[in-house]
Amino acid sequence: MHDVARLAGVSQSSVSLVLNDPENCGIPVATQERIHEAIRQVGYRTNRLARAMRLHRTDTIGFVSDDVATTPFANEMIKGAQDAAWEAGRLLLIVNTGAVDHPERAELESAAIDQLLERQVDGIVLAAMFHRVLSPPPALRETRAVLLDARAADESLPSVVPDEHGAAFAATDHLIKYGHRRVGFVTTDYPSAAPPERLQGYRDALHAHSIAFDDDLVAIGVPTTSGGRAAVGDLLDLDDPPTGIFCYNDQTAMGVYQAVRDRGLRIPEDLSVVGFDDQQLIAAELVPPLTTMALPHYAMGHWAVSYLLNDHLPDEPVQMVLPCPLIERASVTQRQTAGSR
Amino acid sequence: MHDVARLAGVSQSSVSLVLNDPENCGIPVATQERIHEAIRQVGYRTNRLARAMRLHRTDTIGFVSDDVATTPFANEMIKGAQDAAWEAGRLLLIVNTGAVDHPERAELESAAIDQLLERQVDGIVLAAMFHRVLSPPPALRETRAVLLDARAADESLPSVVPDEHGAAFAATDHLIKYGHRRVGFVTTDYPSAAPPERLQGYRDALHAHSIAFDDDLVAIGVPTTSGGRAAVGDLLDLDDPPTGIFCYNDQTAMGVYQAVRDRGLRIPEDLSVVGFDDQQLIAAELVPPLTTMALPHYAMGHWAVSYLLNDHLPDEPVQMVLPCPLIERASVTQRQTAGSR
DNA sequence: ATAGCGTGTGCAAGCGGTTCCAGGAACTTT
DNA sequence: AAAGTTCCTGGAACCGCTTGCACACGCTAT
Repeated sequence: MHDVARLAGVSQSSVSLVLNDPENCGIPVATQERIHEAIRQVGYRTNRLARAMRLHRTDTIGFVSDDVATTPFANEMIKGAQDAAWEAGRLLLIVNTGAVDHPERAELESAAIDQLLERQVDGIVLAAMFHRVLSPPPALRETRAVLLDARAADESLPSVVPDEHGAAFAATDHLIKYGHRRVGFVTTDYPSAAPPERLQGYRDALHAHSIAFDDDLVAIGVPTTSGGRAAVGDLLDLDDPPTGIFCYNDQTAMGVYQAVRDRGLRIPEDLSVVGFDDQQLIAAELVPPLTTMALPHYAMGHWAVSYLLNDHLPDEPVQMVLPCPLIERASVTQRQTAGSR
Repeated sequence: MHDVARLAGVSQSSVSLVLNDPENCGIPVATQERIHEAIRQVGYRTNRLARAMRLHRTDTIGFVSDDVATTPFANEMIKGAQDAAWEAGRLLLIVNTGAVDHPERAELESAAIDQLLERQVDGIVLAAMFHRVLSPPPALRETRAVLLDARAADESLPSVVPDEHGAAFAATDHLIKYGHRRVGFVTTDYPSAAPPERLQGYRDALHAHSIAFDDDLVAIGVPTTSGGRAAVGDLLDLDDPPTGIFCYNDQTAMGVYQAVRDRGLRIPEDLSVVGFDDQQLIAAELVPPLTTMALPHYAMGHWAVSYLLNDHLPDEPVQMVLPCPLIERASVTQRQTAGSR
């Protein structure tokens, strides 16, 4: 900066002034141009470290996530967060703490937060790859923080999560509106906030249409393709099998597709299917393409960072719930009545 | 730090010494303990900004990628890079510049690099989501840089890419070793470094087994499920159709599965299939599970950062090529001879 | 007793910016 | 012509840390 100043024949502080507030710094335009020319010649680039030190602001947001690798959702969340950051001139410092069930995850998470704090980030996003309820690490209190796809048990931190209940309600409702009265739910008991909330949404939709809840129509399995394939068998073998099935996720739905094919049945003619997650590689590419509920990962990531960047945070940490859009494709059709067969 | 010093009854510089080199700083153990106790009481945490400023080293690596969102590969690359960084006490500053075909991608990329440079990163990884040959943005020369899943046309920058040729050779060779003499290749003409290299690998494997290259056995399409499904039709309709097919990627292979099913054929009995990418959600879950070539995304990400962290960079920028392991599953079997039918 | 030595500690200069404040130059006003 | 403004510019403190250097201390050797 001194070099630039010397070359432009001004003081170093003038250069700084021009760079930060060209309008009101009261430096004549001619001088400003000289300064900019000098900057170009020297190839000067401001050192944000020094700037941050003076300003107590790094324009950098920390992003801690539990496991980036095993899920395609991470992309969307990171992208949403990164876009929001970029729009506001911020950058994302990302740390990955490893799988949820990693033995040292808690320590890793603390260490990651420490690292971010030492680097003076302006805020931290703590992201879970699967909707969870957790007790936030204490160090988070030392800065602004927001939970992404997770909630604090005591709601002491702002958070953003998908509307699991509403999505399950919408999916079930969608099937019912297509004439299905026997609607199955292939779900899981994995430790996440999602399964119970979705089950409730499913039940509430049934109730809204005055359909009695039937325990036999709920199958529990591992939330994978093979898990779904296995679990749906019980439903398909029922004397009075469902004509529509709502699946915990798209992989499960893919398993349902396989099971249906094995039995020589067709989708959607014999069975309508709704998935969950809208995983592009699966949902859009199955035959027939899968109708599914999209998780708002991008929107959640974006919201989380935008919230952190708010000048004035509300007193109460807001607990944001984002809707999951229904993506209609071709796996749901009108129930075939006995007469139409 | 002053507070800590005061509380421990020493000078601020002693605190710094203890923190940085407890062994050789020549401060008695008793004093060191007093200092650590004071640190704990004050809740002191070192400010890396100030440290970085003094040391001209931020312990932060920049990671610029073209499009994190649309590909599941990004995860693995980022995870590999982040793991390598974390092991060495570094953090990753990630910027996403948007899809390869984004109109303003070049500017975005430059802006991203500028941002990272202003933040004084110790090095930059420029990552492509699809293997590309590119001309690196000039600003990259201002720091250490390495190309990930991309090469500089003039090899002026170090790079790490997958061994496309070797992988295609191995895949084709694998099919031939299972008795297949008519081996098809469903590929694409998308602008990437991969298709031509893979085609060459395919041809070389044929040649190694003295099988003449047959243009009719190469089908070109969009590298998606529907694209593969469409493209493979030409091959299947041949008078002398292939008994084994090597696919450009797993999605293409999924399309092949669909086409085969449409024709009432079976995999692997009627057609052996090898994919590419080892996308977990697809390859492992198809019926039968898909034999495929795995792209070493994690390893590439890890290598890129490790290389940047080398104390002494070699004079010639190294052009690293990493092997793609063959993942054997159940989509390849011995060719059914006429006699065995 | 004085010089010489090793040891432990503190002073202070910078790293590269931002910004408050004072002061000089040019221009009005009386 | 002198005083008062306004406008622009530069000096300097500070952000929190690292580290070379010097100093003070207690000790041994002459």
